[in-house]
Amino acid sequence: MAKTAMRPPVREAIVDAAIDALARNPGASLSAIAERAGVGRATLHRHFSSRVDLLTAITRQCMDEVDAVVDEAIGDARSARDRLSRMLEALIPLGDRYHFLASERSDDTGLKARHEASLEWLGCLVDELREEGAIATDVPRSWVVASIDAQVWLAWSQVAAGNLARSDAAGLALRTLLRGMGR
Amino acid sequence: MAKTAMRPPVREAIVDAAIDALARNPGASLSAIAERAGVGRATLHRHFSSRVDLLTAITRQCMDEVDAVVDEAIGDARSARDRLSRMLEALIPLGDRYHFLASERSDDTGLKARHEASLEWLGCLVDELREEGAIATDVPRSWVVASIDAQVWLAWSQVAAGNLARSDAAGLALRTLLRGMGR
DNA sequence: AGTGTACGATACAATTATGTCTCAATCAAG
DNA sequence: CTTGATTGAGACATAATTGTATCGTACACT
Repeated sequence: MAKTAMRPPVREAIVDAAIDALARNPGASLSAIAERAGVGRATLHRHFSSRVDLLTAITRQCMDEVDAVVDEAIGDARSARDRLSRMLEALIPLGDRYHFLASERSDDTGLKARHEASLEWLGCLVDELREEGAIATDVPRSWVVASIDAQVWLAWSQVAAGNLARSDAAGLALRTLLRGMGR
Repeated sequence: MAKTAMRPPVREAIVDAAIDALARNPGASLSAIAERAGVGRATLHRHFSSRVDLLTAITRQCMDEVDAVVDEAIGDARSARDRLSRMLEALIPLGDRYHFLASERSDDTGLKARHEASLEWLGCLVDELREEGAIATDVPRSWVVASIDAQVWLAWSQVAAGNLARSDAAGLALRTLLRGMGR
């Protein structure tokens, strides 16, 4: 098997545990994260030299996952409305990671720039939605962008809380957005 | 002047600084809070014996303010739709404090119960909105409640970021809610 | 069996946050 | 002016977090 594809499952466990723990408590200690991952604290330090190293690594990975999933989802969408729909469908299951990106403002300039670029991309999608007549022109662009962010997290948390079927989540979010801010 | 009404402005400054600092960073140190309040760390400890004491005091005060503002705002509203509208109008300026309540889950059982009661009250408002036909019946109650919460924070943060005029915020939030989840 | 890698456990030092205390300065009221 | 209360600055002890190093063990691969 290819060695490059052979990433230790420990690293993944730590990342998952960290996202989970930090979502509940942004100040979660490394001990708590390691324990949740079922791993010794020393092992955590073997994979991530410091706390900021862990944070930036997670942020980068979440960005990678989100970008990949969204790119793949909207590949063959014709309209902007279609892109929004597919994006929501693909993004909501990653709600916890998406939310992590929003709540974690890293000091790393590269990551900050990348996050800005993502928001700008979303803004462009909103512009296209307006041109299609799917979003009213008297609703501020930043309001729509922030609303989409909020809906992704909202839908995910409702699914996670058991208040909503996973299959209904994206449709509900899409409806709330398009009808709420449509013209 | 009445001594009971004569609360030291220092306490208020600390509370404001703490809400502000904790909104940016939930793990903000007491030193940082005291500095932001323009007060020595010892003085902070004179007013709030410990960190949890500060947190619970702030939580309680925010609840008091929110309850008072909402109660006063919806006093003479006839319809549930009217109550929602006035509630948003009154609540959005308190967005930072409202958000503090949502993000801070105190261990104090009394405060937890009070928060639960507030959410339940909001749920009842949603029920009435449905009876009036303002909200579709196929949208889960918890989704509507969470959306209202999200809209308050969203509107406040957009105003705070300068992306939205304060006078437009409540209307936009109301529109997004009623059209987004209306029938 | 031998080897090397990754791991858990533990100890350790450095840093930081927290809570308590003291002392001198300031300020308002009498 | 005197008095009392409040404050800021700082010392101090304690606890928690963090990063590093060490040691013995388990496991996979040869």
